[in-house]
Amino acid sequence: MGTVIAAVKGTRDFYPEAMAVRAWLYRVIGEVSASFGYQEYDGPFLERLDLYAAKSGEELVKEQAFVFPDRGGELITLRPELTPTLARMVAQRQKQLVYPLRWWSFGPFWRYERPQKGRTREFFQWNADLIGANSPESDAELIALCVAFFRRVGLTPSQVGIFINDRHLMESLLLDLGIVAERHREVFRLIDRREKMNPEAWEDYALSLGLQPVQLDGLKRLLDDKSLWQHSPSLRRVFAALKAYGAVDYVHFDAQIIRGLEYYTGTVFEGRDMGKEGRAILGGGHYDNLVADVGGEPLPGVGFAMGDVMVTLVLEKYGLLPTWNPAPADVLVTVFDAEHLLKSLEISQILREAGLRVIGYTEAIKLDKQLRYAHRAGIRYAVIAGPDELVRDQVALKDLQTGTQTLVALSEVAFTVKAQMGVS
RNA sequence: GUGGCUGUAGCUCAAAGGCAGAGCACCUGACUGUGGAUCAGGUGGUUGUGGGUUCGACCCCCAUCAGCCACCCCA
Repeated sequence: MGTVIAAVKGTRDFYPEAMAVRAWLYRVIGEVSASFGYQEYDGPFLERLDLYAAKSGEELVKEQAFVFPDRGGELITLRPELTPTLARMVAQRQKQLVYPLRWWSFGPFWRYERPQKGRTREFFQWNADLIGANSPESDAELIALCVAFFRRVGLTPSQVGIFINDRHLMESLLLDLGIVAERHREVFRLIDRREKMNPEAWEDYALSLGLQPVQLDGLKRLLDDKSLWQHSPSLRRVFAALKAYGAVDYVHFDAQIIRGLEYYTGTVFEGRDMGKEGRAILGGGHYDNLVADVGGEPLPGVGFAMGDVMVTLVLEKYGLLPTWNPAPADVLVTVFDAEHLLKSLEISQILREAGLRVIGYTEAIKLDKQLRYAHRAGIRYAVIAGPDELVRDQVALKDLQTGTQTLVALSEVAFTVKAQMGVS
C-alpha cells in the first residue's frame, strides 16, 4: 500500500459506526424540534463574505472563516455559523412568513481553527430559532427545547446544565457601578475571562482596563451573587416559564455567562457539562436587530446552536450513545457454485421483497469463505442453496448465532427467518 | 496565530547509537458442501516526510507534515 492522501486537517471521516451516531443525532434533534412545532430549513453552505460583515464576532469572520475568491474574484465563505443566513432568508420573505416563526436546522459548518478536544474545523450544528416573538417566555422556550433534547437522550440535571444570564441586567448593574456604556464591551470580556484566569491576574487585568478599586469590588460582589437574577424582571419571568416547562432543574443563573457573539442583546445561555469538563455544549441568546442588519425590518428573535462534536463527547462520557449494530443485513444467501449463482440471486430477491435485509453473495467462491464473511460481518442467518436442497425446493437455513441448521421449504424461508428474529 | 506531547506492521506497543520485534488481526492448510475453537505454517516495514551529525540513526540535531492537548476563540 502506498501513501494514502491525507484528509483535510480538522475534518472527520464518518465510517459507518460514526455515521450511525450522526444519523441518530439528526433523528433525535428532528423529533425534539418537531415536538415544539419547529420546521426544518437549511441555507447554502457557501455565502458571500459580506453577509458576515454585519454582526458576527470580528474574530469569527476575520480569522476563523474559510474565505476564498471564486473564479470571478468574489470572496466566498464556507459558512461559519447559520444565524446570518437565517436573517437573510427571513429578510427576503419578511412580508410572506407567518410569525412567530419557529425553524430548526442541522448541517455542516466550517471554522479555520486549531483542532483539539471538542473542536474540529468541520462540524455539524443544530440551530433552532424563534423569530418575531419578544418575551422572556419566548427565550425560555428555546431553553426548554434544549432541555427536552437533554431529557430525550438521557442526560440528567446532575450531568449537564444550562447557565443563563441577561445582558440588559449586567449593563444596568455596570451603569450603577459608574461604568459607562462605552466600556461595557471590554468589561464583558473581562467578566468572560474570570473563570479562566487566576484571581490576581484577573484583578490586574481589571485595573489595567481603568476600573477603580471600588468598581472592581462591586463587580466581584455582583458576579458572586447567586440571586442577582432576582433583580431582573425578565429573568424572573424566564425562570417562572422554565418551571412551567418542567425544565427548571437543568437551569442555573450565572452572572459570568456573556457569550461572544455580538448580536446577542438580552437573555444569553449556554449548556455545559456539570463537571465543568470541556467547552460549552451549546450556546444561544436573544437578539433584537439581526434581520435589520441584513437589510430587513427590525425583528427580534432568540436562538441557539449546539455542535455535534462536544455533545457526542458528553454522550459518550455518560454511556448514552446508541449501541452500534454492525450487521449490514439479516440474511446472507450463499452461492453453492457457478451454476447456482443466479438461483441464489433469485432467492435473495424473494427474501428482500418479503421485507428482510438481504445480501446475496455475488461470487461463486468456496462456501466456507462465504460463511466466514457472514460471521465477520455480523450477519446472523445464512441460506445455503445446493443441489440436494433445491431438488426438493428447499434450502438449508443456518443460524450462525446458535449454530443450528434446518431444512426449510423455499416458500417458507422468509417467514421462518422473521419468526426466529422475532423470538430473540 | 502561540506553546507542549506524540508519530515504528492493519491495531496496541517494544527495541535506551550496533542484524527492526511481540501480541492481536489477516492469509493458507488440517476440513470430502459449512463460520467461530484448536493446531501447523505464512504474508506484512524506505521506523510520517525531507535534510544533517556519525564508521553506523527508530534513537541525536534541523525543517516539515499529521494527530493529541492547552492558550486564543468558540459549537
